Amino acid sequence: MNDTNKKGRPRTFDMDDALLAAMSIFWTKGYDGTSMRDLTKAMGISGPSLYAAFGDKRELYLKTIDRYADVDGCAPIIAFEAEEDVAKAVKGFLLSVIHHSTAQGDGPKGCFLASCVSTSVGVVEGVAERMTSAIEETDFRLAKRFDLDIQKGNLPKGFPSLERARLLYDMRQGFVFRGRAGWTEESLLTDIDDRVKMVIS
Amino acid sequence: MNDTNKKGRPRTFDMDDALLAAMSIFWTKGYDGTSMRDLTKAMGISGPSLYAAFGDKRELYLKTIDRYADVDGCAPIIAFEAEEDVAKAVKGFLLSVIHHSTAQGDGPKGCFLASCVSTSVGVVEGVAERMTSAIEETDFRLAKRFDLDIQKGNLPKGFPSLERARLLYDMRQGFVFRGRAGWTEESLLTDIDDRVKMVIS
DNA sequence: TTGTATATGTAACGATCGTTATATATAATC
DNA sequence: GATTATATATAACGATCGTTACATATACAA
Repeated sequence: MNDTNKKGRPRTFDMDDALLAAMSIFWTKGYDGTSMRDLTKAMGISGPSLYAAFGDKRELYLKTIDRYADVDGCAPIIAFEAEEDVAKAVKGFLLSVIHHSTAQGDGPKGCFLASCVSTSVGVVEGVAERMTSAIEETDFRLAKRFDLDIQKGNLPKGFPSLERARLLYDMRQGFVFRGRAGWTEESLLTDIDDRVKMVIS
Repeated sequence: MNDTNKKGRPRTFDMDDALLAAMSIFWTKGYDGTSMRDLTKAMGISGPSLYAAFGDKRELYLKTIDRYADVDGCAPIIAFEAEEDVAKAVKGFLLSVIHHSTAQGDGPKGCFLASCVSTSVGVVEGVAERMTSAIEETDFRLAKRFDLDIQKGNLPKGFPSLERARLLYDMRQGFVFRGRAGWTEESLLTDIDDRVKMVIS
């Protein structure tokens, strides 16, 4: 079943591109704040095409969440895993979080999951379960890197990986929160060296 | 100028009660998610009465924020200041946060400021400035209690009050986030003893 | 060429959104 | 009682919401 060999008029847009465009809009405006006109405009398609390809607004929203979960992850996590030294990795994670929480103009602010939780849990059916597991997976993913450093001897044997992973992720929510509320990047950077120490000691 | 001595038909509802009712709705449903019908229903008044007393939806929203700022504060902060022992105070703060972030039924979840930041900054003009200052004031308020304990000798001389106040508040955002996402109260309680140590040592 | 199947664009649907005329009810003031 | 001022209730406003008929365009299969 190749997509190129199916009957009917072929699609004139790329579904994944459209999905990413929709994600960006939901990310910045939230679920309620995003209108179908916002979506069709950003995705470059008309209403009926959207409905034929993705279903209604809610289904499209859930698909952007699933798409996000399938992705490699957001910039901070990638930065966290790319850096060799643990301390620098934690710091890099926080720096990336702070930058993306305060950066102006280029793309949506903060964390997509944070946006989903705050604007759609309890409003859109099907989001809550996805969020619980998505956050848990992120915890595990961060903890996994700590475990690896325990094996390498960079962290002590009894280091509570999962607990510190949760702490790191919670710190992130604090920065995202303050960033959205108007804090500048500089003002958020003042404490991070101490934060790093808390996470890895 | 006594309210009882003014001309015209007197108001049949209490303005502050109505304001608190509106706050509760905004708190749970967010700004966009709250309709005027939701508001008039919860406040027990008709549309025109609402407009005459509070202005439009946006003005009403800003008034609920100002009302919240004028209040003594939310339950966690009160718990934090009421407890004598510092360690117990921090723990009490976090326990209260976790409880209010996961409690079902009785009133809105989480933190009103968190709801405002995530649902209305960038959407409702006038919110951003209020949020920045409101959060800063909360930081200062938490730090003040630490300063007091430094004077009493319960905390070391060089204790970084403001920094730890920010940390405590950021931990709160993490718990609020997880609570909204579906975490249970029990699951959030696992790490808090270590969290307390981080804040006060 | 003739069907069949899918995608597209236009245009409009009913519902709900925030908001407001309009008319009526209730108080203080003259 | 008459006047004036404010609050209330009903009802409706235009705008926008998410959604969908409908007709048309474009591909494959026969």
